[in-house]
Amino acid sequence: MQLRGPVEWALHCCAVLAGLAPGRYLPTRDLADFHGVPKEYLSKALQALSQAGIVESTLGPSGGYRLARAPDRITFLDVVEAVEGRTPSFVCTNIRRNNPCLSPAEVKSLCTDAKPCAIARVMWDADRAWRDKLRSVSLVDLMTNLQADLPPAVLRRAAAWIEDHS
Amino acid sequence: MQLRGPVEWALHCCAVLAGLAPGRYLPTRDLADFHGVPKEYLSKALQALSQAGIVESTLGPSGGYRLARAPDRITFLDVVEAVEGRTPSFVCTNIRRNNPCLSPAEVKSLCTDAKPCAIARVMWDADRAWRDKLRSVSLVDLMTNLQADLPPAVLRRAAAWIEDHS
DNA sequence: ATCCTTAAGGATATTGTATATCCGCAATTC
DNA sequence: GAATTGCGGATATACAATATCCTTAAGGAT
Repeated sequence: MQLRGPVEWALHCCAVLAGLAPGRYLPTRDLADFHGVPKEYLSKALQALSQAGIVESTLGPSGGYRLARAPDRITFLDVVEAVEGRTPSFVCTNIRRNNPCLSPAEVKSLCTDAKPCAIARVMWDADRAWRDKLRSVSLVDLMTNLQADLPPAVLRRAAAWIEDHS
Repeated sequence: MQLRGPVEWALHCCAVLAGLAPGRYLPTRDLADFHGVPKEYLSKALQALSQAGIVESTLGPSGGYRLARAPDRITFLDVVEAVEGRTPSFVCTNIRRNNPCLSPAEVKSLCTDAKPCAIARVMWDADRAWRDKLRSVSLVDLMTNLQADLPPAVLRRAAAWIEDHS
């Protein structure tokens, strides 16, 4: 069970975009440079964010991406699900149906979607706990943590870099 | 982010082994038949459980697998980690080090393992919530749920099947 | 003793997914 | 009109998941 690179990149990109001046856009090229990741591939993740309505884009020179809504209304879960998809981490293949102790009629009546497999229920509960945790943290929380972690000089330089490229 | 087939199989196998009479073993072939999964591949998952000390095996005729300890001391997390590994779902590749605003000296002092990336901290918190949930459910809890889900006749038949093959 | 059965583990083939790049298109700015 | 940019499709490559096979060692039955 593993989250892929693009998820990490998307989260970092959102952190940068959260520091963008209103009305400005930051293009893929600069987001890729800032994080040292391949531009073409990062573009796929940004497109996913765009389709999910987390960021919005504009074309042409001085175009690029910006957040589509206020950072306190964008959660980690929003970003993760946009890039990674919404399919749960555990997929029940209903192998209980192969149980040789069940007649076809019993399979049909007992192994329904209304009464999911007991194992799947536990796994889905855990999946929900994971998503709940991700939903409880917004980009504002992230910014607060970053400002506590980094020296003011670094924060100023980063803000200036973003200003220069937007 | 996706758990693979063998994890599901391992959990179902543990549920079956939890219903095994003391001193008996159930071989891979029968576990594979019971669940309708490929025997050779399932064997890999069972070997992982064995290496993790969750099940123990014996050779020869009437050999096979049984639980290595009481079902109330085996959690979903034990099984999942045995088969899936213990690497966290989010791997931080430290792309913050590529930040063009940081001097090499700042990278060295700020991007240390002692102070993990703010994004990784959130993702790891969520990972912990997921594992905590899985740790909170034991095989006994699973058996209880199964007994509530299934008609007594089916439970009797399954117990007889296991008895026959152990 | 010998033979059958079983788990363990290594080797390998096959499939599928993740990673990465490239190109053409349409929209926007200047 | 020319340059820039996001978007989506097509495609190539690398790696992991899936699945099978084979050898070895050990336990049980005769």
